[in-house]
Amino acid sequence: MANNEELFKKITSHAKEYGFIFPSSEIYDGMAAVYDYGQWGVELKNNIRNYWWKSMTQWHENIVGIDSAIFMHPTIWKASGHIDAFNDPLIDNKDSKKRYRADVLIEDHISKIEDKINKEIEKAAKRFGDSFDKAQFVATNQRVAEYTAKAQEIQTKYASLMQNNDLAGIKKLIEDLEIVCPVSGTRNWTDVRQFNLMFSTKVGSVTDDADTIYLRPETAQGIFVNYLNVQKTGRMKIPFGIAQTGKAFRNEIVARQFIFRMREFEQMEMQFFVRPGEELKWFEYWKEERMHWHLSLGISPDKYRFHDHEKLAHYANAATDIEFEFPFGFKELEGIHSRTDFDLKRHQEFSGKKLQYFDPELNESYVPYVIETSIGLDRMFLAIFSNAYTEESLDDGSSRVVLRLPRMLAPVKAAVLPLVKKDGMPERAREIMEDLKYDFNLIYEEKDAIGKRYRRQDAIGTPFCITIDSQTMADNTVTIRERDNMQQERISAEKLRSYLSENINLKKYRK
RNA sequence: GCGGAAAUAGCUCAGUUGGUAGAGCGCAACCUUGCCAAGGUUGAGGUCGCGGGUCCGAGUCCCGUUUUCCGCUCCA
Repeated sequence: MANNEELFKKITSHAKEYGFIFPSSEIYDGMAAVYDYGQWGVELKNNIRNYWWKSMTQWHENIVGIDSAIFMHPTIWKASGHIDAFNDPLIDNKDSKKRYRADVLIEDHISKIEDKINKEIEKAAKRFGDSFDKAQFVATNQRVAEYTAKAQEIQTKYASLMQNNDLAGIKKLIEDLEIVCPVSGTRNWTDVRQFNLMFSTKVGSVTDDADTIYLRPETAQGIFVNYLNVQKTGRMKIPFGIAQTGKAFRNEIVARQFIFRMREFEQMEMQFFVRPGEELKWFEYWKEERMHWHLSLGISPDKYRFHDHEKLAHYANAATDIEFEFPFGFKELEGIHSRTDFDLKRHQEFSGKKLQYFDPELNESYVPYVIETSIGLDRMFLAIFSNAYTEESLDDGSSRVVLRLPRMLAPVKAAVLPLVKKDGMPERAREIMEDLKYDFNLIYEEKDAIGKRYRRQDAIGTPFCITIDSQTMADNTVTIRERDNMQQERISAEKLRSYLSENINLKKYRK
């Protein structure tokens, strides 16, 4: 673990040193958990986004994209459930100064009661041995009945308090249940306060008239509210999908681990609309499809795993995460959720507009079910970047740091390097640049020894280095060096364009 | 949010019992060499994270604060 911490530190400092990611507002001491993408970071990020976008829209006839605004009608967040679900009631213990979610304290209390029930069952099981009938015991035992009733009573009361947003009532419930702080062991609690994970701001310049609106905490709702627009104008037939990338904002209590959890982040989401009853089939389809997309980038399959949700969100009837092994362990990279018809139904209810689809094959109208794939672009960046970071010892005893980025995603595709700064080599190199720069992102460098220039390109992950030497001047051939194996081959300068396209474009992706 | 640690040049760090900053690498220009970071010359860069306090004098001692890392907590 200590080694991984070291590695993660090296990765983050490499990201800063080589112009991939900078702390936000750094000259003003920075902003916690906010980061800016630098000159190479933005290229890599754009390339990841483009690859996702193409694989969704261009490679699927039945998926189209949109770009909805960050500002949206406030009622959308009531309909989506975010105003309720994104509100955590927090309470502090005055002695230990620890902060807890009030709902978690109460749930823990309930599960302690459930533990007692289980203990009774275990005891009885030991007593009766083989003849023990668990169902019958639970149904008839008086202690179990008491405990069950108690747990249910608390649950009901708590649910109703939450429903009414009765914070004082929740505090009283915690006091009545004699819940103590796990650290200090005391019952010296503060009032319960709401912590809203959505950022809000005001629209309208006159404060009195201004409406509170929220910065979107997910891009998905922009898709749902445009479902009808896209379906009608695009004459989309079910099943079909709508894709979107864009910024989302969550006021996390603790945002940490570099760009893994930020308050401002970018999502790449696709909502796939299907017939009711077929959602689980499509859920499986997208599970496989999305994992396939990840593996198409050539990263080892051991780095990925599915993590199925046992506790489902209020809107879902199936959910899984694709987890990636970051230097700090396996963590969620992408979520695939079967969201049922929850969102469209709620928007139908809150907006009063019918959000349905007439299915000519079934000759009936219905609210479509939805499969969502939702991936964090910044997390994907971190996955790709940390996986690519490699320190190598070479045969000659020296070492190098190389970013083994998938070639297609590399910020710079090739460096054009005159071997020496004389004999017309820089001029010839410039001509090659001019010829190729409209097709590929290239870099030109003539300073320092050639070996040093190669290493600099390795550090930002440039897959190819094209070197112009004295032989180029004689027969118009150049050497082309590959980043990972450092091997060179000599090809005609005229073949550079086709060489680069063949070796940089992704060909492995298959259905 | 709580607790611990850290903050000196772009990076890695040194800086003696307090006496107004150094090294290596890197960077820039020029010269030389020329296929895997190591030649030469010259040069740019720091009010020592920020704000107070003690002192004749603070990078160094004290307090506060910001940021980062670690642990806890949190993470539909």
